[in-house]
Amino acid sequence: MRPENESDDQPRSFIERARRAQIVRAAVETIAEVGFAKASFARIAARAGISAGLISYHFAGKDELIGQVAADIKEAMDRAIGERAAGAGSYLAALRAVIGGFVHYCAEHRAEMYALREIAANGGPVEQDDAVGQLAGMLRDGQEHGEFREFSPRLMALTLNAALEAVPRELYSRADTDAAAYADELASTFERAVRREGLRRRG
Amino acid sequence: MRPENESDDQPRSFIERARRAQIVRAAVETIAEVGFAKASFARIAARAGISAGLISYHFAGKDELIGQVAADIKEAMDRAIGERAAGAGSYLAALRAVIGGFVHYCAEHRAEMYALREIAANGGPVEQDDAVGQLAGMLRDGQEHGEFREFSPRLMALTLNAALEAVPRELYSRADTDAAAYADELASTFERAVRREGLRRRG
DNA sequence: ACCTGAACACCGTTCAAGT
DNA sequence: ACCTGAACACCGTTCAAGT
Repeated sequence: MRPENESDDQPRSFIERARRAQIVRAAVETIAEVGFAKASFARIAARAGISAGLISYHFAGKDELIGQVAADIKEAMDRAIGERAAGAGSYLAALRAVIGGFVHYCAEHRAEMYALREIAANGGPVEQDDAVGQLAGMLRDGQEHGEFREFSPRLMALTLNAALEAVPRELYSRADTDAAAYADELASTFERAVRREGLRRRG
Repeated sequence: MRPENESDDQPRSFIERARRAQIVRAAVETIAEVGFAKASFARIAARAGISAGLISYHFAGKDELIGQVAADIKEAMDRAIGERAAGAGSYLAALRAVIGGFVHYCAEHRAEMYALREIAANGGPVEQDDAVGQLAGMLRDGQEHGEFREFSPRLMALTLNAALEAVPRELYSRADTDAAAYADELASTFERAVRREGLRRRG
């Protein structure tokens, strides 16, 4: 009744990949325009110029479609932030690069991040554990290299991730919020939280 | 067609208040039991032993009902945490009391906090600005009394609030998470983020 | 294989009708 | 004033039928 490909039987056909990409694109635009609550299959299909039933044919359910939308947006964001953090000369600099990169990416990609937040704020399957795990790994490495004090990497990563997730809402709801200042405040907050004491003082 | 009382015309009648309370109670239990997505008016009404239409009669819409559910839960939580923080002898102690109080309240009121998180995670109108504003006020007071360093009280409050909101999920999804340790880690993290430097060292 | 459009079971809300 | 139950417009999903 519906193609359950990818990690199943055959790879997806060309037309299937094209349709899925088209539907995902229409979904992003629809969510960004009318919000998650009103982004029904009927609206998404109308925007894409297809029948609503076709979405169910290509996706196992609404969860899979929304999950794909979220995954696409996050993949682009992770790549952009990763590039910024790649050249950091220390774990402290890497932490600052991740925080600053995230805030600036939010400021520069409002539609996507707004859609992502709409999804996360409406029970979408955003699976934050990847992000938390990556942050925890970076923090643990920084500890082992002696840059960071002792703390639970997982709980600190969880706290940092939560702080980052709060950024888009504040950035978009308050027009006067200065992205650079927000990034500096956040970076300073977590620098103080993770660094060893008495090393040096700045800011 | 429906009573639009409270801050409108007459006060609510006794029977109206009783019905509203009964419906809110049934909604909390239903959300905690089957999750937000499946907590329909039909299910809530069935649990309360009334018709679904009666909910629409007493509440302007689903948003008002869910908002009332969230408000009731948060009011009880705020009172409990406020009691713990009332006796603090310093702003740093008050900060620690709020963080510790929140974590322990989460650990001790799983059903309510689970329902609240379900609501917040599904686009419910949880209005976090009250909490953020209160935290910001406390932080600002601590700055004016010279206990805290200079930072943006609003952005720090936003960051702290986000960190607190991440607590229930972690606490409930990982059975081995130690609430007391989580509270200590969080308190230590934010203590380091807000305090002046070089005053003293602990932990 | 790919797609449509009607049918289905559900949802929140409205409303005539009862008391 | 308070409440029911049918009707309504919507939703995501299914499925027979077309190509």
